[in-house]
Amino acid sequence: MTVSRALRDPERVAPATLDAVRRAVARLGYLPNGSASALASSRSRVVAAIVPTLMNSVYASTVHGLSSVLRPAGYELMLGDSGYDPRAEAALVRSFLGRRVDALVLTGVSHADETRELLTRHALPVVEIWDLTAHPIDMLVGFSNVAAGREAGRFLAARGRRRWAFVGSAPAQEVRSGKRLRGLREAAREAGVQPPLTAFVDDGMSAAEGHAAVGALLDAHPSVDALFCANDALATASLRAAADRGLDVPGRLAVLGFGDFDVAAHTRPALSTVRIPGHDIGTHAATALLARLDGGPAPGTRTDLGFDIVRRESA
Amino acid sequence: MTVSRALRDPERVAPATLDAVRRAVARLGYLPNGSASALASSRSRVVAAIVPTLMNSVYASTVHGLSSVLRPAGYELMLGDSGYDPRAEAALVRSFLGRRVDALVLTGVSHADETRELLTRHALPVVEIWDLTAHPIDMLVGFSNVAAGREAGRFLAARGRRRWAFVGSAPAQEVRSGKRLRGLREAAREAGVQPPLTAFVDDGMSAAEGHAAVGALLDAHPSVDALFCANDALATASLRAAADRGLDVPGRLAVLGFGDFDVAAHTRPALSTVRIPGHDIGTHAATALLARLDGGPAPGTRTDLGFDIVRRESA
DNA sequence: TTGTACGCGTTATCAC
DNA sequence: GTGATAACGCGTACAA
Repeated sequence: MTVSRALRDPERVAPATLDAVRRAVARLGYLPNGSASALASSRSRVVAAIVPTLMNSVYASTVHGLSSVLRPAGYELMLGDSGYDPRAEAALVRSFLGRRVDALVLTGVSHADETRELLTRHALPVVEIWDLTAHPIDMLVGFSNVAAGREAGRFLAARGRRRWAFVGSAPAQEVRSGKRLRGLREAAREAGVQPPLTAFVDDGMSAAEGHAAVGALLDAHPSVDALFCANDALATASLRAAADRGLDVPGRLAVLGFGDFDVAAHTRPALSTVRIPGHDIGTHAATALLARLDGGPAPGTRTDLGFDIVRRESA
Repeated sequence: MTVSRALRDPERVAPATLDAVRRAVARLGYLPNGSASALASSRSRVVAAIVPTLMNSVYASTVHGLSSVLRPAGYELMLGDSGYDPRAEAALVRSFLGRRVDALVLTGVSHADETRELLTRHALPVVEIWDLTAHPIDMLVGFSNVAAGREAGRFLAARGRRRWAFVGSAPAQEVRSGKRLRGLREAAREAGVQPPLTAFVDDGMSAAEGHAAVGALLDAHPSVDALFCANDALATASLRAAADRGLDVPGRLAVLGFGDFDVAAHTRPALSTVRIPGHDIGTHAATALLARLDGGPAPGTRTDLGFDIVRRESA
């Protein structure tokens, strides 16, 4: 018991005892058993996060943001990827709850019924990220995907573009990307231009697929003068597809990306893109979680971190 | 006890009992407590992985590879990033050991003394990844960074390039990148060309820094006719820096990247690059771990997964 | 096939 | 300031 105290709360132990404990710890290489601690205290000091994919860098900065504030606070990160599948997400939630994580970070606001049931039963702090909704499960840190799509459309309209196309996953496959398409459609109506054409890809992050899909689109619809891509990998591939056809960007075709990937500033032409504060989403979400875990006043935080349109050369 | 059996080994329980248990489980929303299970069995069914950074996609596919074989086997992934700092890595190892993870994945083969001590005391399966060494801690799945650099150099030499430069982190900062530089130097000697120039960046993944550093290099040394970049983000930035100066790639300047990022095939010109089997490294490492965890014959696996030079347009 | 007793290594609680 | 005792919720070993 004294050892336990000495390690967790050195102040409450006599200096001499503390010293003796520390010496013994060093000599034995003693490391407190986290499982036992978790069992006894019912606090695991583990936070789990579920992102749609680990395959690429989209959510990497968010994960980094999470870990950069959780770890210094003594929490470890458990990570899972749902592959954009709500049922896979539910399975992960179940597993994480079984491991008694202290809190959960969920990407997006649409979840399987099972997920909601589980979370209702095992009440624990939850943050949903990367989107907005009027009825979050608990806390929320994100931005409006619909607004992002709408602003993208307004941006294109303001530059005189009249024939738009959207490049990305089908809405059924990727909810947030679908919301951006919805916003784009609204903007088209608002601007009095035709509804945007669509070039859907199976794997929303595959530059190769994007390259092919955009090529087909450009060939079939030569009148297209603006592309809004669901991410910068697709946008980079679009740049290439345009170049292959001798289409000047932005002269003949505007290309607007999404995500502001690291390379966006260095493509040729440099990508205009929608920048999402991915890292900040992570740090804010983690901070909200910590406040709650430290027994704070439990505010149902709902934070809109917004987005920016970064104008470079491609649009 | 019967419940415990019913859940873990349904075969060993009478059908009727099993059914009753399942009904009760469903009704109560019962989820076995992982901490208690871990404490009683001294198996946490958690594997921890430490990568240098979560900020970008370099290690993303490896992490995905790990999780794609670990999770179906009932293991969860705990993730940490060392920021390329051996002392931070040691701190993570300590934390993970305290949480009694069943196995550990470490990136690279050079570690702080403390890390080695910890791992010696708390013997557990360990896989080192993304490099090779004659004396791994335990198991190893990677490729030779020196050989990668050497082959990159031979590739440039074979294309008649005589004045090479390396773009990346300083060797002291990033060991594996330093090994590739070493390989490049060997190839230069072999080819009878001058030792490569170097443009070091502080943040090895920052395209912005790369853009500036390469610009300065090209201005100061107009004779440079080949660039070997430590990663494709830097290479993309180099492409742009060359374009800014009206230097034809590959005519006047060859650019060879590293990593084969998703966008590499779609830059203009398309990037020639060294492809690392990042995903495979993850799946192989996880498979080796599982074999060991399932009480296998504990072979000190040492796997060289190699690399390829993908020739596109830039070199 | 099922159940009993005990221990895993901590922490909460309450004496001292 | 320190220690004794009793959980925490499982799994192991063995008995019924």
